[in-house]
Amino acid sequence: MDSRHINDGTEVYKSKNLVAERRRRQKLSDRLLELRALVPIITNMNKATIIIDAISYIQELQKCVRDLSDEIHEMEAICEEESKTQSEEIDAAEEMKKWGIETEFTVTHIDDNKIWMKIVFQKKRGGFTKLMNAMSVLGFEFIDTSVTTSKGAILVTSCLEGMHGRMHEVDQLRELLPDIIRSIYGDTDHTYMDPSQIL
Amino acid sequence: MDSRHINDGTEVYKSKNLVAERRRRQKLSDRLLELRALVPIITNMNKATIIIDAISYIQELQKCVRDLSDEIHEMEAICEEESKTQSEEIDAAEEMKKWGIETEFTVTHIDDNKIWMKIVFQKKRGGFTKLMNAMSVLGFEFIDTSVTTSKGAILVTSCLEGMHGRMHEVDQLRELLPDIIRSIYGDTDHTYMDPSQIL
DNA sequence: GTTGACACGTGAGGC
DNA sequence: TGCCTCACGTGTCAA
Repeated sequence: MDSRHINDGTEVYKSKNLVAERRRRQKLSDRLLELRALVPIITNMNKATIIIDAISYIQELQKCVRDLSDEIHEMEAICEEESKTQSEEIDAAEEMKKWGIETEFTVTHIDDNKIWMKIVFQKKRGGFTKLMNAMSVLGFEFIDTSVTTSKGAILVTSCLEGMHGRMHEVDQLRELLPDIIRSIYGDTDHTYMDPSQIL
Repeated sequence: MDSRHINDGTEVYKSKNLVAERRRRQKLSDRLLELRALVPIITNMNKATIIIDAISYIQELQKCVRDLSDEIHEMEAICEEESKTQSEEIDAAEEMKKWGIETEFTVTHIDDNKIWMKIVFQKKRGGFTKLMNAMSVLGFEFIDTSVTTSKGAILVTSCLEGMHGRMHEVDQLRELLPDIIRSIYGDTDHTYMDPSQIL
């Protein structure tokens, strides 16, 4: 108790801005608490320490933003190739359309264990390999194959030999070829499955 | 001048804590200035305003980090396919090694305007297309081609017909084939260049 | 007993 | 003038 207290308990202050100053102090303390609430790692509850922690946190965030930004730029550079591949495919599709080339295929018997096949489909990287893989799984072996790419399309004429006595399944091959060709453009990397699991 | 001043000008303070308190206050002010230096947008120089600005800046940074993080995850999902392709190539290389298959090629004449060629190289998506493209630019046309993929390798046996009277350049083809095969695994997407620009 | 941190009331100065 | 911000010295409490 000091001199500002009068006998009746009423408090007397020299300055009228006392309450205002109180409010100001409390406001600043509240802001500091808000700041502390945002910072995850707190070493101390000190006012100064809160600010220090906030500073190091901001620096950490800034570094994080820089790193992530760099990483994104790096990834963009890496994904550039893929976009090239995509634009390549778009170009192929447009060129095929321009020249009026349609996806098509023909399958005919040559003799009991050989068939002749012609396929025209849109050029795509790895497309021929996928086709070979699918045919191989279906039980056919490429004997003579001619491959030509032109105007965004791939033309495959091939003489196939059936294995496992599957040569009577040429009609099934005709039904499956659209799926095989479609699977070439699928986004998944799965190899073509054994037909026994499809049929 | 208040009561703490004595006639001789010496200052007398009740508390020894005074200098320590001065240091503490200055330290806090310094930290606040540091904080202000880190925050790009400053609305006011007020102590409270500095903290408010820092708060909103931290929130902005946090949001930025979240957004960048999301973007990276999105990109990672997109680039997943490419990593699959890469692992596919690694698998192919390992399998070739496991089976002791070496990259090799043979080129021989058949007659005046036909050559026979055998190439074994590591399986890669689009590799055969690149090979075809390179051979086409070099002035050769695929007549009969057999392609087989097995144990991570691609075996291409092919009968080629020379165009533009280039059939006397078979020796040059032998010299160029290593470069062609190497260009299949290059990271660039350029089509194989005309040999007149190489030789 | 000493040290550090804090809130308080107060006067100075700016707009 | 009044309002707002600041730095100051001080008392107090805890480690």
